[in-house]
Amino acid sequence: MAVTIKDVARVAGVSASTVTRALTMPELVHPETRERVKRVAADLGYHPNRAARGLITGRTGNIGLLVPDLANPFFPSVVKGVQARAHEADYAVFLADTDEDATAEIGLVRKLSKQVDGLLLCSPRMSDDELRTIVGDTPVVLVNRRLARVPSVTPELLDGMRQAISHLTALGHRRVAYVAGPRSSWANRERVRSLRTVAAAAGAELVETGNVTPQFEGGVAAADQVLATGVTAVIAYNDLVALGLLNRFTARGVAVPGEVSVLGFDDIPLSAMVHPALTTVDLPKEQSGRAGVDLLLQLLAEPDRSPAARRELPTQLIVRASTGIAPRRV
Amino acid sequence: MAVTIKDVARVAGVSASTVTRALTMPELVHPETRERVKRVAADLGYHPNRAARGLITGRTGNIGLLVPDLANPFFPSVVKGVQARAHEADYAVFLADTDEDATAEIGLVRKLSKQVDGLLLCSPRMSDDELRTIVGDTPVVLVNRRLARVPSVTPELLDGMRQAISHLTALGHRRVAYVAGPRSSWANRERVRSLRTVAAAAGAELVETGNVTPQFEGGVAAADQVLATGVTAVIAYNDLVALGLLNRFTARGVAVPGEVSVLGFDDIPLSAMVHPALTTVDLPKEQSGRAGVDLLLQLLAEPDRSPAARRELPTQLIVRASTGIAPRRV
DNA sequence: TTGAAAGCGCTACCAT
DNA sequence: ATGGTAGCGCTTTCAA
Repeated sequence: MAVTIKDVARVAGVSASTVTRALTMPELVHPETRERVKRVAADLGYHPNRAARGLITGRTGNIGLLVPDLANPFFPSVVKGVQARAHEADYAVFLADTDEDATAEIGLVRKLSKQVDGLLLCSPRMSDDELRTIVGDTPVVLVNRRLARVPSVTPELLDGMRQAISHLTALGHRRVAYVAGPRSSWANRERVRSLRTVAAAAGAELVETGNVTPQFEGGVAAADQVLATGVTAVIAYNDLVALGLLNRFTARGVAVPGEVSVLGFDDIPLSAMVHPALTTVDLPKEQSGRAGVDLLLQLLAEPDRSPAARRELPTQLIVRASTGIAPRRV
Repeated sequence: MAVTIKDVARVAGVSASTVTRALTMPELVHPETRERVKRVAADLGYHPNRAARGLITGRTGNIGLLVPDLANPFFPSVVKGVQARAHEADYAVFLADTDEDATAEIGLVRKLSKQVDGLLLCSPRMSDDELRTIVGDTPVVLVNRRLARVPSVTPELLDGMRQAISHLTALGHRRVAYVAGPRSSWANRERVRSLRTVAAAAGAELVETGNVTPQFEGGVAAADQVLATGVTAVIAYNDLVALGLLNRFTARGVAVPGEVSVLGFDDIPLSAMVHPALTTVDLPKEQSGRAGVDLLLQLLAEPDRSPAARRELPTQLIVRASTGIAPRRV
């Protein structure tokens, strides 16, 4: 059995209460006693049982993190950010991968919510209504999604999209396709919304193709439709989809960027590793994770603040040398 | 406050004990009572507090998972496998990313070990001795590492290496470089060991270059040394390193696979997405995660089985069309 | 400044 | 088949 507070108390010759105090409210105990207790605790390798503590304090010291798909490199980056910040604040992280399944999401939330102080929902796929029911039960912060009166961390998509379209139009592109991600994705809806606004303002014609799974395969699947539209440039829902497009274009002998330019979203690490490198819009990833934890801790500290905190993090177009983007051929 | 067992007991008109029994040992309670209790529990949305339960049963229903770096796509795949299997068995997963830091690893293990039934250490970087101290405290299963008397899941590296070398020698390569990963990595030491054995048997000359970080940057850094050795083929510690090599070779105008062939390890998803695609040795990833959980559950169920269970999972050379491997030029 | 006692939510044991 | 009681490890009164 692990060493408990009683063991420490006995060895240090004090009561359990004093051990607690020495460790969590040091100023309330005599310096001499305090040091002795701390030394004994260290010697014995005592670490308080957080579950037992949680039973009393109502705080578990854990947070839950849900992501749709760890296989999409975007999410591991966010997770790393969450981990880093959480551990700094001495929180441990429950992780669940929902496999892009809104139903699984809800089940996992229920299961996790009992053992955590709060939940970080990253790009949740469930509906607004479903989200609402959860928000009622447990402190929740959204990453990559917004909902009225719920704290959230989101990227400045409108600005990112503006940068993307400016870049393309500066290179002479006038007809641009957008390969959409999952219909249930807020990120996708926001991209579409921003894109329409920005394209209209820039006088570019926007061609929207159907929704695809936000993975490599989605891009592969959409490539031929994109070519059929005769556009000179295509914006993909994310980098994985962009890579899928690239792959299928190459397979069909369509030169990138010679005949068609491809622009991605996310700036996953891999986008700089391929050749040609991907031109893409960098979304904050680690940073979103960290900011999400910050908001959650803040929410836990002062539960009845209003309105809900909302952080928007900047985005940045990344233009790389020898990339999949070129001026429009005349 | 959440609904507790007392609430259910009161509403159902029974004692707390009966509620427990109705829910966890249904056969011990009268069918009528059982149904009533279950209905009330469902109506009230009662879910037992796992922390409180764990206090008594000594079981938390949680497992801890440590990985060195989520940014390496190999690990998210393992994590997905762990998640999937764990949730099937109604376990929740604590995840910690150690950033390739052996010291951080130990700290995180200590912190997590109190709130989990067992630990899955994936490619741990700490020393054998450090590992030993942990194994004494908590049930541990190793993934991608071996240690005497500790259950583990590992890939059949020797066989994978044999496939790799056979492939290269069949294509005429006689001098092959190996770009090593972290010195603290068991996976790296095993690769080296297998490689020496297999290369000797195949009559190939092996040129070992220094250790690099197991990331894209590591490959970039090693590329020039590799070229200086004059080998016609190079095996990288993993796919990320292989991509780094590829990138730097290309930058220096060295044709791949024209002048030098590159072979990776892992078969991360991305290796099929790039162009040229990566020829690589597939290591079981999701499967290792699942197997690791299986072993851990088994260990928890029968703590004093011996000798330690040990599973070796098959590896497979993946040869792709238009890949970074070619016959040796004469 | 310290200790004793109560109790968090739950389950195990001993009654009945 | 069911209830009462004790106790898991810890913190928080309350009293001294």
